[in-house]
Amino acid sequence: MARSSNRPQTPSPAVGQDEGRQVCARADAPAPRPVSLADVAALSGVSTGTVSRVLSRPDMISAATREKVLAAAERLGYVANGAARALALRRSRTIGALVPRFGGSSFPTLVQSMETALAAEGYTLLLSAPDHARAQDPAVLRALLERGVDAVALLGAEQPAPVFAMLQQHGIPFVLLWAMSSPQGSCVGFDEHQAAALVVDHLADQGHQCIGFIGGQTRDNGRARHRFNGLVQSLARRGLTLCEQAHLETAYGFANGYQAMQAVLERQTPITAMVCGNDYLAAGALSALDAAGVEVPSHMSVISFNDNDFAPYLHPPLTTVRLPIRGMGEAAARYLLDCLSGQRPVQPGPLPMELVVRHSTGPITAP
Amino acid sequence: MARSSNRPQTPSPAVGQDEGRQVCARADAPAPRPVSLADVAALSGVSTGTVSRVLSRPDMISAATREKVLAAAERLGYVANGAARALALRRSRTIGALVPRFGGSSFPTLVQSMETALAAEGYTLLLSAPDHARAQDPAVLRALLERGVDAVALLGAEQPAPVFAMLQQHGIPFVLLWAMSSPQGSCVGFDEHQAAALVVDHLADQGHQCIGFIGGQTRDNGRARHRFNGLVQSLARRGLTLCEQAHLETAYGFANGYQAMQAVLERQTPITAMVCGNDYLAAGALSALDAAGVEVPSHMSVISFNDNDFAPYLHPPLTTVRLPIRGMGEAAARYLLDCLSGQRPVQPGPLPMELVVRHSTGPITAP
DNA sequence: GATGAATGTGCAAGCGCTTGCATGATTTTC
DNA sequence: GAAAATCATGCAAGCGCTTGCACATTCATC
Repeated sequence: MARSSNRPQTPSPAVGQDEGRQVCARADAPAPRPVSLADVAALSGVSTGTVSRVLSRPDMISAATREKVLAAAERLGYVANGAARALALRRSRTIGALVPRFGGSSFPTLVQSMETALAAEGYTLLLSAPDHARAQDPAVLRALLERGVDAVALLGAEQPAPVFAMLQQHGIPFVLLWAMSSPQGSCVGFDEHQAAALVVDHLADQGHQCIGFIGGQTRDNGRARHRFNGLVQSLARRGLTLCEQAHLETAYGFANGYQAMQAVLERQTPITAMVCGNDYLAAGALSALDAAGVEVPSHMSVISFNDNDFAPYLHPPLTTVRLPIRGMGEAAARYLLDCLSGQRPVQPGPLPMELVVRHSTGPITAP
Repeated sequence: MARSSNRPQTPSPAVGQDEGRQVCARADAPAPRPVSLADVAALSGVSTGTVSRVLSRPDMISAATREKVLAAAERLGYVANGAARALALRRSRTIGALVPRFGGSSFPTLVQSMETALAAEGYTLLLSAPDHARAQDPAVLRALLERGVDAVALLGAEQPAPVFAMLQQHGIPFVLLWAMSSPQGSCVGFDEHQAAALVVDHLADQGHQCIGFIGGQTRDNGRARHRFNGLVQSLARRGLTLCEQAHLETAYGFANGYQAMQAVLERQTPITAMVCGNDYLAAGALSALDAAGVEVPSHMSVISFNDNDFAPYLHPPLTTVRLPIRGMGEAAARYLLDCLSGQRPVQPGPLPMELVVRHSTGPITAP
């Protein structure tokens, strides 16, 4: 190995115990050149090609050499250089996730479930969670592409046009999360109409006729829009309409739910049930009702969507539609993995959901 | 450019509008070779070196050439190949985060705040969120290192020895989140004793003397252990001890809080206040108290740590110590960025916290 | 109008890994 | 026992980008 001889320092497999606490890799310390394939090859007396094959296609190599090489790799603490591998292989075993800022939402669960499913196949998630301002910026996707992601999962069907253009130009598989259909690509999601129907049927079956809705902003949020549309249609199917006086749009979040509910109460509407766009809004709404002394569910039923982990611990425990959050993460992971493994991927149909009836809804009571 | 002439296809900058919906990049389609530096160089009539410099050190290049090159890059939709860049530069502008599975916890917020701070500096987060079984597996870190992360943030001071060994061998800066001090490296965290003192003082000031604790498993969770120790010491400082009958350890989570509280109630202990290891446990406990008809806070005060977003919406709104979750994410990001930019990084001191008094605690009432 | 400095660009050698092809070693087959 | 088939390994050419160095310009200086 000519190469290893003109290298100044042999990397030491032993980790310095004697240096005491190393606060941070310092620029002035002679950075120990990381162990490379060539080092392993030199130590085991074979070529780099052989080492590479031992690591990626072990059965091509005789058992004897394999052992030798593995021992050397182990001894040197060899860790492959992914950049080099990615460059040669033109794939990085890395998947990009483009999910709006996720403080206080179900997106962490979604991301977590994707990560778990991907990790099982040796893929790692590159996470991009832009805040509202950056969310529509194609540069965010570009940053992911520059990192060489093999595939991308995006939240929501509504992406700026350049996003789809870039994905297509790069020929990168992608999937749209929390979306049912898009002319642009495959989706993984659930049927908002079905979710709305579960809610409406539940309320209608209990005799509610005058129903309000506190939902997300439909203008810049396709998911909120679908939810609203689904609700309106489901109500119509049961011969009902939304009580317009008790219909508000607001940003998601506990505090907004509180305020919205408060506003509705002030209007003295005749509603007996309030549908909330998600559990955060519902939790806020419940809190506002509590503060106003309105009893739930005897005077007002509250129902929402998601079944976040805190839903059973609200007061009263919240009736809500359990949306397939983890399911979406797993389905998206599977879809993308199929794309990458060359299998013809099948876009999963709408994922199942169920109504979880707790104590925030009940039959209408005499006023 | 000899090179570009022996390449079969000139990549087309125009994105095919006519192909209709492309569900997934197909293996059988002749994958359009992505646009490379060489393509940009060819189109603008300069060398690849010049293009590279335009992109990374624009002021080295005359305005005229720069414009020309940028126009060509734009026209071709050039996106740099991060693998090649990382290989040449030996850095990836990618940071690894190693955080235990984060369904239902404050870790998403932590990760989010780190991601935001890093993205502002052009770094991207590689997320690894192993479940309990994989959490101690050095292979998880190895996967991150193989991806060529420039630095790593790990949750908790307690990592298996090989983890530190690998980090040190690679000379990779790292920081331990949610930890105050470690012989192994720098930490970003807050003072558990101070948190405990806030809780204990609040309770003691209201006359509580008989206090219980539902905490996390101290055996395999250093954070839970610190919290417990802090509590015991703070109690001692006020001349109090934990009511052993009302001390339980359990995994974190709403349901476990519920069960633990239920178990404590069955034991008929004389406690007037219950400290919970975090808001999830507290929410469960509140729910159990509600179910058992125990009034909070008149018959039992409940207090905990974190101030999760749902805390104000529990019944009653939860008194809790607001921990500096976002602050940790930001501080960790800053610390690592400093390491990477060659500045002497300063390990931040304990981050500030505050007690948020809501309605789940109150003065002791006649039994 | 030479000389030197300053500036802008090209050249080419890597960065560490993979892999098609060639080669040499070993086994099988008639 | 020679030819053929099989197997294990080495060789070396990339993958796309960066950058030190060399070389051309251009411009100021005497």
